[in-house]
Amino acid sequence: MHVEEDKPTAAALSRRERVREATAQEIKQIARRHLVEQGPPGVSLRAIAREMGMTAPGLYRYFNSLDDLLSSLTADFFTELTESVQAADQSLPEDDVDGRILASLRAFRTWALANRAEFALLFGPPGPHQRRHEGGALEAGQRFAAIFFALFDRLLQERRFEVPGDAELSPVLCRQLEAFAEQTGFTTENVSNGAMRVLTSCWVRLYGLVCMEVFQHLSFVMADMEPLFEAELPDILRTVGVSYRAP
Amino acid sequence: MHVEEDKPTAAALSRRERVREATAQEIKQIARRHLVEQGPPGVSLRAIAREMGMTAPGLYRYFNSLDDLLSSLTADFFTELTESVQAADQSLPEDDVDGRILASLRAFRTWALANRAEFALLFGPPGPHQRRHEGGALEAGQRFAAIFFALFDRLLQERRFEVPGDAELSPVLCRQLEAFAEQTGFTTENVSNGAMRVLTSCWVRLYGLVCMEVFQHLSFVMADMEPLFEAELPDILRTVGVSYRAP
DNA sequence: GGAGCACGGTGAACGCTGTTTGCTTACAGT
DNA sequence: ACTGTAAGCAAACAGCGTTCACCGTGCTCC
Repeated sequence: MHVEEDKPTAAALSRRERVREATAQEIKQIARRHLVEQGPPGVSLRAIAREMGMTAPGLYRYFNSLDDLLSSLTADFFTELTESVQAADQSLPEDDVDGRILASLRAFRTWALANRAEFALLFGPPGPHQRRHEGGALEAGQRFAAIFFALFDRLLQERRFEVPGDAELSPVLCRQLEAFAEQTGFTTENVSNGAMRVLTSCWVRLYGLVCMEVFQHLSFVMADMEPLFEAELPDILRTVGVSYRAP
Repeated sequence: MHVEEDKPTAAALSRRERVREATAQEIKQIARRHLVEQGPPGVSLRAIAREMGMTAPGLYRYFNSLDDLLSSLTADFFTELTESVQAADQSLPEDDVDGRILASLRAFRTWALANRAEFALLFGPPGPHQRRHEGGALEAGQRFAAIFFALFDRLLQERRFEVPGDAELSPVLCRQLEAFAEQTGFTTENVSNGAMRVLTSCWVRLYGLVCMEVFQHLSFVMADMEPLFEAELPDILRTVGVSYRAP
């Protein structure tokens, strides 16, 4: 047996930091399992510690509180969702914008359905851990939004659809849209109020569709929501000049 | 002092039943206050009992469990929301269908914003009390849906918009829509699959719009969502042949 | 190589939670 | 007036998040 030398992987991390990171990951992994198995209130520090052969106070060396753990999880979920959508996006050739958008939207729904509890944490009502936009969760959320911004920007450049002029928009709405564009880094030169209006409209429809399915509000009345989703897609995409293709 | 005789009010209820009902109402009222002040996890039997000058086990004479209490609350909220929307509906003359629909949709949003926590309970993710469709909550939810069904039915009779034929719908979607219509009491004669398709589309958009606002998912990027709501309304209503009017 | 220190982890404790069980008390109906 | 029923309570069990004092190991620095 030879003594293991410092591996180039995890370059600047000492051994101590590595094992620390490992247990932190184990905590989050177990927490996630409890989350999907028993819902958000089912995540308990004591249960996690028990399963790890530890005691609850020990976990406080890794997270400042239970809310802190959940915040960290939401950040992870955002990046996981982002990667999932991005993978779908990049699975198609660069110039197939229509296909990439379609794949991205479907990937969003697919991830949400495969990870209901996680989705609820990300897009559900702001629970008592309302400070969900903390500890990287906000940045992760912004990176997620950036995907759709990029795709939408491409559509804008290609002039795929008719952008409503400011005259068609109420002044109050314009102010809100300007704030929106400013907050998201868009300059008023790059993108018009009308463009932001169309983007939000699309996003709201997609969000409502997926939320309704994940939260199962039509479940007693409609078993399979996929046909509805696929039927709504062309309607949504048409407003941004994207052509629909069957899955 | 004369002995109080049986009052005609609360006809068939004995005195005992009346006071019982009163305390049950008091419990729910306090629970609701805790709900709006501290969110769903902030509702605790012990805290409620404490505030009432009781002990926690006493509450079990009125509700079988905490979940039971919450279920009962959701039922109440559904009927309250229903009454709120119905009041808006009936505040306009019978034949002003457009105005009534517009008022109903706005009332839905208004109630949701004025009762965020309650709305989250009704339309948010199914928590561990996933059996929210119990104890009258289901019926109350159906009564709520019935309002929109009635309004929509009127639009259908007036042939306000072009109903897509089955040929334009995928077969799988048709099956789901048929199940939908059947579950909701519509007969296939009264309403076509295309009609159900349009209805669900509208509902999903409204739902997404209000959910996004109540759950504050654009709050960091858009302070006031009302202009967006008012901007989306005409787009939604146009698909069912209803004309928009400014509020 | 030995001293010191930071870190990971433990046990006990506080105060909170839902829920069950047995008991007492007060009221309603006959 | 008597009796049965229902309301409410005290105690207890099990679990929770969180804090505190403490201990041992492993790393670092001299």
